[in-house]
Amino acid sequence: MSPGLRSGQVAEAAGVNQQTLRYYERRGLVAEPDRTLGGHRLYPPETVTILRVIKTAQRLGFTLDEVAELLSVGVHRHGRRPEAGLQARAQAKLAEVEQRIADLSVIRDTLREAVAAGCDDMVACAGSPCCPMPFVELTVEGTDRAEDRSTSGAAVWSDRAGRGHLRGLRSPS
Amino acid sequence: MSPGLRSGQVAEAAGVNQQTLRYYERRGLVAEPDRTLGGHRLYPPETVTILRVIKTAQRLGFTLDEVAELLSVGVHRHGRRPEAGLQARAQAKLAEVEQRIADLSVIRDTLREAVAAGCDDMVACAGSPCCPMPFVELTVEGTDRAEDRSTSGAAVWSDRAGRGHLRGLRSPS
DNA sequence: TTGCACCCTGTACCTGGGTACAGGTTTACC
DNA sequence: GGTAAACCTGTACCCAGGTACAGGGTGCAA
Repeated sequence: MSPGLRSGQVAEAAGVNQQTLRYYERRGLVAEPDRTLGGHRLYPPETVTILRVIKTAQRLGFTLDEVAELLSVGVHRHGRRPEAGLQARAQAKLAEVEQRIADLSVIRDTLREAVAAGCDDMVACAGSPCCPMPFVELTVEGTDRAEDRSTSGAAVWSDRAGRGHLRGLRSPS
Repeated sequence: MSPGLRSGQVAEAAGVNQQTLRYYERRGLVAEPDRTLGGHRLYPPETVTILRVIKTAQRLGFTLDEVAELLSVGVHRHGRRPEAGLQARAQAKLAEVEQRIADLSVIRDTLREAVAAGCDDMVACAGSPCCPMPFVELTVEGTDRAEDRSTSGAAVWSDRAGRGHLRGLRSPS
């Protein structure tokens, strides 16, 4: 009966540093493990899985808080009452993930076309009417700081067809 | 003939703060714009596009350095000599993006199954043989620090089928 | 029972990616 | 020509996510 993994083993296996492991524990991403009598941590083997998930999710642009949400969309339940809201949160996360996939797909397609077209630059093309127009359909999100969003959308993209002058972008003072 | 956009206009339109704009300029993500006689920046309209791309790519987990690479996989060329290597870099980026999409797809599928199965937690299930096994196929990458990768792969996942004991994970000292 | 590798807590520090002034100049409208 | 809004440079600061000691305690094999 394996008593559990030592912090060093877990860190090694997951490719993270031990301090990071404790950092995640503080942040609540990894459950507090059992201890030996002397106070040494003893991790269940799943911890390695969790760490890998965390690392990957991070690489995909999720913050640690978001990863925490992803990991425990709720808390172990398994047959107990569905505790309304959790499913909803899972669904929200799902939508978010799907949006990211869509955005990455735009980037992928653009890169593909660029490669195929022998066009080496994405950006310099932005103004010229050649090339696959780069990334046009990316969602923006996080633009919620400015109150007056009304002008930006259409106007901005007008440089695609016809180098629009973008009058109307002046601050609404 | 529009003389260009002022920094405030560009920032507004792209939903970033002016300081950030200058920060990107310092980092080389945005080309140094022309100036008025008095020294005020005058941006070409494409800058807004570029900023949107930057923001989205970041949200998808690319660092600013990576975004820079994405943006100018090489430099405007357009018909001039292909300057060997650029295409290759574009292709490398493409592969990277495709990997990310694959990873996100794993997460998406897991979330979907979790939602469908009424299972509210991804992680607590990791050890138990119920539930869709979470995220198993995620790539790891960035685990290149440890020299001895040989044990981790298969051994770690052995907790899926049969709660393996993970002997052999001890440090190779 | 000793030796050494490993682990503990705490606190300080580092990097990436911004943001916020301060103090001064330019623009543009009246 | 006056004045308010917008801009300039420079420097300082902030937060997330780690990482690195220092100083001391455990675990276990010989």
